[in-house]
Amino acid sequence: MTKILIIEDDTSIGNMLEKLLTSEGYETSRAYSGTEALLILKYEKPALILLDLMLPGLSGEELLPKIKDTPVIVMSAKGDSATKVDMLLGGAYDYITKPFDTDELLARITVALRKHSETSSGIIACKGMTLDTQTHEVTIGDEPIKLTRTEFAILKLLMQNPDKVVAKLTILDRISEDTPDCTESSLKQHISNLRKKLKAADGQDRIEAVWGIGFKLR
Amino acid sequence: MTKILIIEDDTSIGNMLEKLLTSEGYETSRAYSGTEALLILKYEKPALILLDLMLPGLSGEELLPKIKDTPVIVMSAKGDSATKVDMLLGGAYDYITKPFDTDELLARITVALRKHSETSSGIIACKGMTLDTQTHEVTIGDEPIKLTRTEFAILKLLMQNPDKVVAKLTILDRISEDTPDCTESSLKQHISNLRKKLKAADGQDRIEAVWGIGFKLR
DNA sequence: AAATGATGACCAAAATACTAATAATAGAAG
DNA sequence: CTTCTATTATTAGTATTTTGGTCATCATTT
Repeated sequence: MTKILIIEDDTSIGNMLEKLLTSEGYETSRAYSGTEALLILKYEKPALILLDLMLPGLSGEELLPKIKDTPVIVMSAKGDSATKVDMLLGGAYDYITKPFDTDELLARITVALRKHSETSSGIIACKGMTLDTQTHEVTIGDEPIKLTRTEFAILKLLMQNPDKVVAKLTILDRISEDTPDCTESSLKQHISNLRKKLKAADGQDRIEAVWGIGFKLR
Repeated sequence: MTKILIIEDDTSIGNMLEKLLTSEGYETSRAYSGTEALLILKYEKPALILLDLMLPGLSGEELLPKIKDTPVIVMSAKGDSATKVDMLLGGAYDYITKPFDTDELLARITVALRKHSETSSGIIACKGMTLDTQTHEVTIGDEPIKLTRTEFAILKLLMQNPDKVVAKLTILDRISEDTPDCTESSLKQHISNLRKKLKAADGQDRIEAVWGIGFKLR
């Protein structure tokens, strides 16, 4: 699910935003100060940030340059063009003046997320492996590995949930786009083949079977 | 020099914009109606478009969907959110309400150009080949190569994503402007022809098929 | 007439699904 | 605690389907 970080010290506005965004199907996080936002960003990777400028601790102006690789929409009551220009040239994706129309905000959020997903890489890395959803390349250590479409889809799912058990039915459901009529028995084969290829690369068996449930990456 | 197309029927506003932009070092073109804009876009490839909504001939709302691969900043006196939302979700890069502050406009232009130039430029060079999107010329080594329209579109797409797999469906979608009814089976014919021409130039097979996904340049 | 694009037939290669045989595991019974 | 059984997991081998590449042909455009 797409997560949006709301950096806003005014509780009522923040609550309104949170309600709006969750009703639109986004997941939300909250930060009430600039310093808190920095802390959150260390552990969470939101897809988008809504940033209020007047913040306790660290102001939005100071916070913006510290945010990398995440599109930021600045929301502020400051309508003066000097601030707008500073923020836009300083790396903000967009600037919207309070009070704003909720539909417009949602539209700008949609656009920002779309543009960003076009350019940003879809690389998942864990357990010494990397998987690039764009180029369909997988490396283990530094060895490139060749996977079939189905194997790729399965490994992607496992790497998206490291150390979590992924149910067989979940796997079947998620890869149904790539491999429409994969049954539970043929899934076994794919798992088996995938195991072989991963094992061939560095000798480790990385896919753990959880009896009666599904599989897990370790 | 960076060229900006101003689509605006109000001469005084247009003149003001032209003056502003040229003083900032941009090159400008003018269109006074939607239909004129379409005509101009056939022969010129501006880096950015400033689009007024209320136009004679073809309105800005009708024009927007016809513009591809060029960022559009909509300028309008219509401040209502419905229009804004439509334009933004309809592919506009940004929306700015008249009367606007010139500094803010310049800032938004800078941002739009910066974001866009990250993804596209006139000449693409990789793997010892060059491809000029303006003149439709392709060289391999220093040999010029003759490509058909479709082959050019395909190679362009591949060169924009070097070492990345480009899905067959993506290719079909992207070249649909040049070649509207290209199917998956005729695509492989084009790939085959393209391969031949590239191979004839330096003996290398540069297009790699990625099974079940698409093609990749190497 | 020449160039370009689309299409169907064909074969080869790859991926996937199926079947059967074997090994591993959990739970129950003794 | 051991043994047994039913269930599930793994592996191997085979059959089927899908996909890729090429050729020949036809329609369309220039």
